Amino acid sequence: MKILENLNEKQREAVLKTEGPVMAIAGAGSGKTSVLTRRIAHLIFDKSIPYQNILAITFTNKAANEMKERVETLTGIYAKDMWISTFHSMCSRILRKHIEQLGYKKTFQIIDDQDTEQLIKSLLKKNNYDIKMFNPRQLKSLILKTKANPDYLEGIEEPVKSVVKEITSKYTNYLFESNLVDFDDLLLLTIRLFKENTQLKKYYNDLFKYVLVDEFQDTNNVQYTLVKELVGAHNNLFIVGDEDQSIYAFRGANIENINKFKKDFPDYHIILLEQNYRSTNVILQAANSVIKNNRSRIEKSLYSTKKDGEKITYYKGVTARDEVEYIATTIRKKVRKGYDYNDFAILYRSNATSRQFEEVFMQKQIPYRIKGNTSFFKRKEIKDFTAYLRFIINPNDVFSFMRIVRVPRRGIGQKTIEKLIDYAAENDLLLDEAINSSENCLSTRRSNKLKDFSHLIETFKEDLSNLSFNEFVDQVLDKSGYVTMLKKDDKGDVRYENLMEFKSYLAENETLYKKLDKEEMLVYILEDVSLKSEETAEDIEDAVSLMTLHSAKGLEFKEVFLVTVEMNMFPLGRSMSDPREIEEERRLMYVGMTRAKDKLYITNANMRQTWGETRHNLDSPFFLEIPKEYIEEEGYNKLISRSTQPKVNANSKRKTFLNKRKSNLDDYEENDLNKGDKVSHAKFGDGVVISIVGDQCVIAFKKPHGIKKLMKNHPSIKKK
DNA sequence: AGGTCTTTCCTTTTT
DNA sequence: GGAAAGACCT
Repeated sequence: MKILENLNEKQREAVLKTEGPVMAIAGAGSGKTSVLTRRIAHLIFDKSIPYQNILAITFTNKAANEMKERVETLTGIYAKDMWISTFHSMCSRILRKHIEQLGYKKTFQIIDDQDTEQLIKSLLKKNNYDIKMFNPRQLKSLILKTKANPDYLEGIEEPVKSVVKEITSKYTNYLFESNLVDFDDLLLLTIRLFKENTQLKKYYNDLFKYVLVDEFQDTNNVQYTLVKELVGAHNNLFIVGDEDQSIYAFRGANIENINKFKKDFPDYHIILLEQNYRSTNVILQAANSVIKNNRSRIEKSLYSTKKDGEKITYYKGVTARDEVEYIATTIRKKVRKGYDYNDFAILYRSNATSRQFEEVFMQKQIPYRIKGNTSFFKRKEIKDFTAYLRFIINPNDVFSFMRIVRVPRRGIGQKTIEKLIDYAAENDLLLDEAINSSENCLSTRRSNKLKDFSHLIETFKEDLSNLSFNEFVDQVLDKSGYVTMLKKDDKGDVRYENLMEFKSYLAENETLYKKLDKEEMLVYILEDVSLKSEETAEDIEDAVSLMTLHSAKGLEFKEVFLVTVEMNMFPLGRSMSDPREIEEERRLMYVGMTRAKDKLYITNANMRQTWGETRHNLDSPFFLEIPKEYIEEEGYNKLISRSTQPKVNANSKRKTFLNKRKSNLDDYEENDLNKGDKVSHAKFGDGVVISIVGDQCVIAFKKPHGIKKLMKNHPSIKKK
């Protein structure tokens, strides 16, 4: 039978054990997606379960799409009809049907994180809070946590506590009044729906006879609650996870959920998938030796059936530019030897790194694709335009109104808007009502400007039902004056092109949803736009992939470049004072390394510009945790170790410095340092040794020094 | 109101 | 170094 073909014993077990709670611990590259998709196929074909009764939840759209595709090939069922989706789009799908029960309108719109922050900021200002004192970004995180769990408030200290309390309630009301939901609301409202309507809950419990959750280690508390609500009395819950790949703690992912699962589903069955099919032995061993430095983990023994393979190449560039050029040249060379550009991926810690690669690759004409970065749908012009669309659908969407009423400028300013909003609030009017009677609070001239704007939107509404999307978009852009505005903007050309791309995106969807009326159609499309932040970038067939480590999860490439592997970049500077964050960064390193099938490169640079300042970062402690036997060095480090005589001349200061370090080392007395030892340092004071690798050690000093990587035998370190 | 000059903050990571 | 918010001018 095709479904079980090429599976090992454990994988087979994970596919066949369909009844009751099952937890599969799936190490990197252990064929997790295969197991998930084949399990679905097995349920459908061998167990004759109608596909509607299966719910598969993933975290990212990418994962959902991949699963859909693979299930489609395996079963021949049109995956669009199946419940294979992210947490958020699943909830959105449920809410579109039932949200009216909670007092929202069916046409609710989803606002993204940026919008949330923006909104919180304006609420703070409006309530006369100094945003220097109450940082909107920090407040946002507190407010969202409080919204998800009101108990959270108790842990906050005054005076922040009362601000959070006040703004949380204002924020929630604002969203409700404007018929908006944020990402968390999608989950929270779904849970509320199930709690308030047991019949509905029962309906979904009966519908979803089999529930599968991918990347379980990344679930947060709300998601866990939702999963529990979704699983009915049948208890057919299958979770797949790997705590070594938990990289979303920053947004509330809670590894503890694995233990909660054990408690809540005591008769669970556990399956360990430890055989790695992806990487060479060298890569896997190296990755294991990094991840084993994490304390909070269950020991796993991943093994590879592949050969040892090539050593990991380490390249230290003289500058960041040099690092990038080395990679470009290496890829070039290999492509000439017959590799495809598709074989390569460049993984970085933060999005900002991509820019340098873009520059060099463009110049050297190396085709590349960037995942993420400023997602197409988050660009200013696209957000402006979607705000127009949202306001056309919902004339009481204050948030969208505020975004577009002055873009382009039309004689309505900040003060006018404030007066209007206040007037609406005082008299308990909806936005459109307030505009219609705005002569009561504003001069006739201003009031007329507002009414003109309102009429403009009215005409758009008519255009929407009468015209094709192609014509409609042109009308909106033209009559709103947006095109004229772009003509004066130096980036106007690019922005216009993006809008045209968005136009064809809409037109494509016009055929997809042709059963619906135009407004409904738009509601669905806008939902897609909010949830699937995917780049609609033209698919270049053969290109190098550039992406963050986070978005690389779940993917694999023949050859992987892990770049900027140096202190402050990876691990990020700010994470270094918290051991839990260090561990998360280390897991990120582990995820990155295990993306590579055949060959791994680790690169960094001796000197790089950050915020317009030149900085020298030391090697990342994670790199130092890889045993030397797995590494071969290239770049100037290699040259240094070869040169026997230190030469002093103008352009070899660096070499000299390193050589000096090396030679001085011989004179030092050996410090017998071990992990956990308390030490004192001549300059940094007291500290604790976090790890020792080779002749270097990582020590955590008291604030403000933080974590430093130092030569183990340096005379300024004294063991206590 | 709106344009221009100046200052500030910044970089995690995603739905 | 660069985007975005704020200050200042017309």
